Amino acid sequence: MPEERADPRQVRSREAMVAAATTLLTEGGLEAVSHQAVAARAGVGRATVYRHWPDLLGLRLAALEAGMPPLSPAPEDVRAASGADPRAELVHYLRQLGERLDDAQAGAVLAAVLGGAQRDDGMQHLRRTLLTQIVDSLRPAVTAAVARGRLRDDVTAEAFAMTTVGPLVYQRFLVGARLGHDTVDAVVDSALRAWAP
Amino acid sequence: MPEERADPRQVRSREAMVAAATTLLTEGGLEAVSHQAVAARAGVGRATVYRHWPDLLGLRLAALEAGMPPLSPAPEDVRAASGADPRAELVHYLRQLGERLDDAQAGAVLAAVLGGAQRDDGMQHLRRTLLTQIVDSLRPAVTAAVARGRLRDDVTAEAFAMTTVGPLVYQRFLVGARLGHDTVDAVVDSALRAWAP
DNA sequence: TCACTGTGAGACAGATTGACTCACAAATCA
DNA sequence: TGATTTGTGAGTCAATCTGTCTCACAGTGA
Repeated sequence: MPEERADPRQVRSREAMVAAATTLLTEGGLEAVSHQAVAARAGVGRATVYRHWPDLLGLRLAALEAGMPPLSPAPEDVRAASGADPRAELVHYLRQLGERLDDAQAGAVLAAVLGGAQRDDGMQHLRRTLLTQIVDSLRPAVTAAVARGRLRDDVTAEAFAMTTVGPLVYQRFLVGARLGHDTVDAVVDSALRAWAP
Repeated sequence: MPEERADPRQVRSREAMVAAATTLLTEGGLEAVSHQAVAARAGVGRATVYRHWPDLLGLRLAALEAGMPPLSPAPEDVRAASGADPRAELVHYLRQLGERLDDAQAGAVLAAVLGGAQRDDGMQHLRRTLLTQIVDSLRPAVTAAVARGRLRDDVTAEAFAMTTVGPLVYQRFLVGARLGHDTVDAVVDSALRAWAP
């Protein structure tokens, strides 16, 4: 990767614009993110926003990406204990995901992706990235659970994600409920029963 | 309900507008549904669209509602056999729901609801309607399955919907996969295992 | 036949969009 | 330090979209 020297002014205004864009996204959904609104909110000239993101989609994708940082890995002790108790690591990731879905900003991102990813190429890519992120977070724990005999040995991380993340998304975006730890734990246990050897 | 006499001209243009609106929704998502676009597509004056739906939300809700008719009940023989084999009725409804989600028009409706139901009151209501529709379709079959001893007796239609509809929505809108009968059947079986007595 | 009413076409102001200038100040480099 | 480069903010402009209004007309029901 070639060393890109960035003008501090560029960096400064870009950061202000991205922050403004994610705020707008959280407050009013994807439609609220426009060059004009971002410029006003970031205290920046309208032309500057156009200079950084000539097309609206790019601007919105920047807001979406900034609003959904990757999940953090489980703490060392949980991962270490994973051989003895694979459930704990699964619960860790899915509770974290649950909190994310409950969070207004990340919730708005996922809602936008769910709603808009069929027609748009950039959105498609973001959807794929998000999905990979989630499934890969779960993969080690699923593998450990299979090795430990808690899950059937033909269970993939993809299948397990479907039976856990699916219900969480349903509960959050269709039922409109908040995702407490009890809900998440129940979903994990239900999935463990469904895929028990 | 008082007998409303409707001017045939009203009925005609209303039908044309609703049809145009759902087409636009399918083709370009909720954002593509505007008074102007509907007027042009329906071959109708712009003022006419405003006359029927003074605000944009109402117009879009009309498009959404028209694009998502209720699920049809299981055929008589499936329902009759439900005592002996509750799984068949569950499969019937969820296959139907799967086909709906695969369908571009209904898929666009659900995607819009998933993506936009947090901020908007009208959307909230539509989301609730949709949810009730889905859960109530499943309820008799779930009750039958509980009675027949195929499901734990504390399983509600709501909980069962979460573990079946959730994965289908996930598979369709996050993974981006089409929902074949095999996928749906696998989801049903997985849910039956998860909630087995 | 005749009054009524929903309609299509168009005019209109206001807002938004995207492209374009231009002076200025911050950043870079000698 | 001082000269030059370059990103920026403010503004202009045409094109488009939105929401409201008027008006002639034709389909409707009596």
